[in-house]
Amino acid sequence: MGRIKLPNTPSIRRMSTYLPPLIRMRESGAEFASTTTLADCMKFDPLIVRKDVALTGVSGQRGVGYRTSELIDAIRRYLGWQAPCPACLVGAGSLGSALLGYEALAEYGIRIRAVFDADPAKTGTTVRGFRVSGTANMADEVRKLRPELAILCVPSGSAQAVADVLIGAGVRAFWNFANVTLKTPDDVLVQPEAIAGGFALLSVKLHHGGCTPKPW
Amino acid sequence: MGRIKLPNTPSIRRMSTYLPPLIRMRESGAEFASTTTLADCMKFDPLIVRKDVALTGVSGQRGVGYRTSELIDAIRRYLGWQAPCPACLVGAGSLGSALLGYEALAEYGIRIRAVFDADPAKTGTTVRGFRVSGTANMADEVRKLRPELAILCVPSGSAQAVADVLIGAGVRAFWNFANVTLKTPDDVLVQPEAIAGGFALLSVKLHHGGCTPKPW
DNA sequence: TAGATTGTTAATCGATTAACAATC
DNA sequence: TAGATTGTTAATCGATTAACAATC
Repeated sequence: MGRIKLPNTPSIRRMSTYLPPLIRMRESGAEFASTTTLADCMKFDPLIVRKDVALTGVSGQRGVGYRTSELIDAIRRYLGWQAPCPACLVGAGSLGSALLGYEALAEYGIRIRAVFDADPAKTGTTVRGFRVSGTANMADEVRKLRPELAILCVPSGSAQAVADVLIGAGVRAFWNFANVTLKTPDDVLVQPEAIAGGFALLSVKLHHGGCTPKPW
Repeated sequence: MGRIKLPNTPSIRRMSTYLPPLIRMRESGAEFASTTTLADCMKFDPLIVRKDVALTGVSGQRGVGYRTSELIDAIRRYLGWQAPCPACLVGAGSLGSALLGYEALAEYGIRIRAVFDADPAKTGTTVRGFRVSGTANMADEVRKLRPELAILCVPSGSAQAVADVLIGAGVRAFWNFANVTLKTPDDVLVQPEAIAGGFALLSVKLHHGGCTPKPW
């Protein structure tokens, strides 16, 4: 097994999309998976899949492919998804609820340890099996739980205030679904999730025709 | 005003994120917006914003910036968001509901003309102000409405079947939130929306430290 | 052996970064 | 004029594509 090579934004994005088909392959009993078959079910160029897979450092068998389980593990390791990542989610509206119900979150290693919502009517209720807490003593609870990650599903208008509280309570990484750029100290990681971006790509393809930029 | 230059995947993704701050600037009465101030509130390198803005062909005033409204229009035109895009949404679960409630959809030009859901219990109900129809005669309704776009928020397991029906009914563009790669004819556009990709970037930054791939 | 696939190295292409002139 | 910013052209860097050897 070769050395893990380091990132490369488009590769990382693509890499995460290889897992669902690979897991399906393993479930259907395929011991080996080749980059050609994987490329085929992703509709990617096989070359690009081969290069991506090479980044993880996994080694395969020429003429056969990679052991499906080994490949899955290698990708998970590359993405840092092998160890559980304790997280909290703020904002139990429809987006928050959709994420909580998204079984794949667990596959990414995300373990939701607390769910908060500012709406007092929601406090104490259960969303997708998770108990919702109010935001009043969010800081204290977070200080106790020490989540590695906070998932922000709050309205854009309150995102900064919520982030400030969480940063004060020690959170150092955010997955931000609100449509604002957060002002944060340098040691805080923020991953903005702009769903509009995907639609923008589609829209450009639709309107300017001819040219076809790639999805990553 | 220069000529519109054509795409470039990372630019398109970033471009769509410039609109919210620009709209806020206009709302707060700023007649001009410069690429430096825009870069500032996006936390992007000013050079990258300048290059992106140049792609739209808009022209500014040296020493001052761009007329906020003109810049907004130029970006919308570049992304194909100036004309309304009639769309239907399939799958009124929590993710579908989140999208229907996302006011920004209208800003992107998306006009939801119909919402479908396979669950008979949902037929006839209203989600975020949209009446939900059953999927039984989806094909007929879609043939009448002729949407340019279908937004798929159905479970991965049913995505292909739903897409097949819609393609049969004439739909040629999909925004696919299901975690499967759709098999479609060559003249059909599919934009996969893999939210895992964003988390993968964050996760790699968290675990492999040091290196910091960019969000786009 | 023939076919398929991995693994590695080089070539090309495109995106980002840098430098600088022009002008409000 | 000085400061800020646009606009344009060149340099660098990184990602994708291509070519080919190695081997199951």
